[in-house]
Amino acid sequence: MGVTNKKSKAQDSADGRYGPKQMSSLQASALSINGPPTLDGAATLDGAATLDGAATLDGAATLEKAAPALRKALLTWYGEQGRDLPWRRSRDPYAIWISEIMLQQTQVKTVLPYYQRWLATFPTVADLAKAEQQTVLKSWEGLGYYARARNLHRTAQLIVERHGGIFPEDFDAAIALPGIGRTTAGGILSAAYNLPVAILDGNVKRVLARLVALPKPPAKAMNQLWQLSEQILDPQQPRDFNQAIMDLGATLCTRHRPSCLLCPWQAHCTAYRQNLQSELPMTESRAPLPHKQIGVAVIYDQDGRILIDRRKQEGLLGGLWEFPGGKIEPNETVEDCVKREIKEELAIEIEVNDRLITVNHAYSHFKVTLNVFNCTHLSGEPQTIECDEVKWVTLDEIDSYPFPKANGQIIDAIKARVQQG
DNA sequence: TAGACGTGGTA
DNA sequence: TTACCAAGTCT
Repeated sequence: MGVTNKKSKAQDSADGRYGPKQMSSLQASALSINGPPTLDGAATLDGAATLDGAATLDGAATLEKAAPALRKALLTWYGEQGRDLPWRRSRDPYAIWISEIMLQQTQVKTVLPYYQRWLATFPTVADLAKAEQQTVLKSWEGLGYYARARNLHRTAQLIVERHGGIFPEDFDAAIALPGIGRTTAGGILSAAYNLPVAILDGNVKRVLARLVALPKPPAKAMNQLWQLSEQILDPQQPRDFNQAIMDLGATLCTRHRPSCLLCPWQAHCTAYRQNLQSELPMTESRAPLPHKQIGVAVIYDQDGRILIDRRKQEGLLGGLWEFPGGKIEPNETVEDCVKREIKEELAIEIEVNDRLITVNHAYSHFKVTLNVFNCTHLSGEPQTIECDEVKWVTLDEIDSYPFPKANGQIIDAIKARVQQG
């Protein structure tokens, strides 16, 4: 029963220090004391030139000198204000690894219920390793970035095969595992084994960018930021330090309205000293997201079953199920698109009937409109031309298959329609 | 090295 | 409503 947390003695004593975080509402209004931004155009890369002289804490020597005070202030603050998070109550490398993967580009609040359910479903590495991928993806359904789930599954098998079922303590071995990069490796090794390995997640980037008033977007200064993170890390308490600096970024040194008056690093922060905390870190402007129009078919057979297909492993939503369809070509009606795509991808003939629903959805790098039509199967056995698998399923069975978020609205619409008769 | 890769929250 | 952001990794 690996579900329950096995607490070490060190853990028990440490837990008492983590009080629930209380954010004061005073901080927000206090910030308005700071005058208007002095840095025109600082939010864009082109304004970099106006930041001359901002990098006060530039040299490694300066940081080296300030490091002991910074560490002490941060760890004291963490002891009083650190968040009480379930994975921090564990020293089980497996549980910590799961949390680190789930937390990639995902907020704590979103992860919490998934984390609890996951450990109940897959209590140990061995349980995860021997599970079916479909079960793994179903547990991940809704969290996004599904390569994380596929990599988690594969890595569990590698840990069983190559590491005796125990997450490796060696950095090079850890980073060689699928889905584990430099930051995640550092997060796991420091949290699980208290090893002095630096991290550089979104929180740390923002905190450090402000601490030194980094005159460029973090993406353009990764080497420098990694160097800073390594230099500032407390070699005596790497576990608490890494957790503490992330908490600082997540609760005080936030993107908007940072709570500088409560910050343990206020006295050392170059951005605060120059009143640039609202302008930093710098960001690069992006091009607007492309928008795709998609034709989607909900195909019924004579028995009222519905045709679904499993997407290929690689790429967007890999391994998940979906309703077949494809991109609408220029000068093509949605109905023509649906009929054409189904013939091309599944080699069957269908009749396109009425529109079921229209779903708008935004992915990280493009937007889609799903134009969903009810269809009737006319002839042909579905072939797996553009997918890994096809299946006729009943409405009761459909809930056991992992679907992307945007498909959830389609399933709801099908159910609503069936109930109406 | 920059783009692919999800979803929910927020201003 | 739109745009940006949040405990990144892979190619």
